[in-house]
Amino acid sequence: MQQKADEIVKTLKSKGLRVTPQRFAVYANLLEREDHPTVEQILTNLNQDAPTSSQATVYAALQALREVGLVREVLLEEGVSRYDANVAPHHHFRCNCCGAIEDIDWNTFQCIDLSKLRLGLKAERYEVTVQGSCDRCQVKYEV
Amino acid sequence: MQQKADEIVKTLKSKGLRVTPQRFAVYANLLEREDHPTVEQILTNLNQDAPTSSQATVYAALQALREVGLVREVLLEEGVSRYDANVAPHHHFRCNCCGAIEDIDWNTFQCIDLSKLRLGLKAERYEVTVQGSCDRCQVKYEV
DNA sequence: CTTTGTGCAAACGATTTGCAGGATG
DNA sequence: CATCCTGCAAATCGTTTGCACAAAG
Repeated sequence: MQQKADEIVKTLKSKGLRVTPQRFAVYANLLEREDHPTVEQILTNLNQDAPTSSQATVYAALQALREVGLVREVLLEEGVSRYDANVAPHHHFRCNCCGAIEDIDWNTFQCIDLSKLRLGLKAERYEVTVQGSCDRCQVKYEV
Repeated sequence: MQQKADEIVKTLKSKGLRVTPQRFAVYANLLEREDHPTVEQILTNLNQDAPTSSQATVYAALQALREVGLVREVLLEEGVSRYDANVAPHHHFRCNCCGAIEDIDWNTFQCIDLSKLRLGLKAERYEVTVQGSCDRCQVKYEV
């Protein structure tokens, strides 16, 4: 645990970010969960025992983390942004029923051929978004 | 032109929607453009000569059109929703420089094998989002 | 004539911003 | 000790809502 904390500090410093308790907490929280939380969810999680960060600070921390490439914003839902500390390229699955978001391994889809794009467009990255229903929600339907 | 208008009226009626000038205008506008406009852009476009629709009405019209499946909401950008009258499945290209959005033909990417998804997830649809720079923005860089 | 849509303005919710004090390197 | 961060509250922006009036079928 301590080692992990040290690693986080090292990572933040290596990106030129000042290490504050709030920034640390936001990043650590994002690293240990994989559900692409919203700002509100992060905030609730961080302050559940004792108040540690204010809303504006979480926004600021996320922006800083995003600028140095440690965190990505994920747009899969109207109204709210979600955040992801998994910066490696990957795809997303979204449950249309409960809204849950899950990562899909990058290698799951192999055959996307960007050279087929219209001449003139220069692709830099891509991502597949799959929508459907997750285990839990399929069960719901069957009851 | 008249024929096109008749078709739009027929389409709206066939979906059980009352045909109002505002609804007609919103849908016709979406049909004739392919840039996935925001509400603000639609509004500006509709009211450029004379005021025809209010903001709340455009929102209401879009919601009605969405409910009957004539229009889709497109989420590719923070903060704003964009709308698309192309309901057939297709992919999207987004220019990271100017924000332009362009459709990519569904057949461009053939090999996505949804059976490779984790057991338990039931896929209903998917879509590929490509990011990069468009013709115009590449030129900009070269100058 | 009944139902539904429109337009205005107020309400809302997520995100941003200004600024005074506080912590970081 | 200079710089940058935090926290609060006010401000902003896209979107939604309540309601009186108007239009559609």
